[in-house]
Amino acid sequence: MTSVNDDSRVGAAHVGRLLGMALLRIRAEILATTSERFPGLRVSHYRLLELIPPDGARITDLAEIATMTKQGLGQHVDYLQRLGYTTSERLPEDRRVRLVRRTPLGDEALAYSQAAIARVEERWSRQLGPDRYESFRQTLRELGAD
Amino acid sequence: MTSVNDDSRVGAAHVGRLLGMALLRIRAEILATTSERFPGLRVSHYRLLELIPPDGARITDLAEIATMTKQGLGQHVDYLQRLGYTTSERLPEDRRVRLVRRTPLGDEALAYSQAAIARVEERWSRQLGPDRYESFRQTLRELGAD
DNA sequence: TATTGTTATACTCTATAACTATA
DNA sequence: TATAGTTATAGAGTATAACAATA
Repeated sequence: MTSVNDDSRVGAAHVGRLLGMALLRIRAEILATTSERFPGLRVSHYRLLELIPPDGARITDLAEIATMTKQGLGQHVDYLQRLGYTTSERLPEDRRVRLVRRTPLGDEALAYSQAAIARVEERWSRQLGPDRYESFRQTLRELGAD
Repeated sequence: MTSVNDDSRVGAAHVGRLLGMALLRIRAEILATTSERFPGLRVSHYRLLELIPPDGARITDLAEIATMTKQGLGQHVDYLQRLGYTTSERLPEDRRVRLVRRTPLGDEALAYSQAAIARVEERWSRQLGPDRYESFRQTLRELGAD
């Protein structure tokens, strides 16, 4: 009775579980290589830092890009701003709007997380060979765009 | 300023985002095809139903298989039991142990979610062709086992 | 003493509803 | 009135700590 289902083996796992395991690895790699240098930043914050263009963006636009509510996104922005990773200012021509920008510290944190992702991509590319890895990425792109 | 980063395009998305998008599709497909028939069951519950072998399992073992704490897993088991998808009984030979089993309703719900996953797999297999799809699955297996 | 499972509590992520300030 | 953003609240998922019952 303490045995597990056959499906719990990696070989028989369904595609949802396989995708989930791969995703967990990336998240773990990001945190492992950033958490000491940028304590308090979590994966969700790196995702938001990635979405901010160099000249800044409005909360409403970021929320749409992130497919989140502006309330939820605003909470992350407040958090990042408190820690010094973003700044924001009201637009003079429309003072309802808050333009959010990364600080230099935010740029640095983003570069770190992108380097972590790049390391995973390089490891996977070495493991599979560049052709198979590029083919894997291409498949993911097609499945995401269907 | 309302433009988005280049990386927000699917084509340039990093592998973490690509994996996340594919995973969201599967989760949405499971819920879309089960929520009417099994209201109250969420994706996390289907995952747990999958892990229970036909002859039952202990909470501690399920927690290990699921890589969750036994507290967290026990909460899901309580929920499923309240809705009639699982039952449990203390073992006579060790009354600390609760043996968790799926009910016939739990079997039915599990079959439904597995059918939903199978439909995604078939759709993806048609979309990519069976060879490319099997190669994609094989790559995911290798990345999950590294 | 060690193990199984529970209770209490908290954190993360995200959502909905109601609101304020500005246009 | 409409829009940008905020405040308040809640639910989903999961974690840690302290505990009770049993071995």
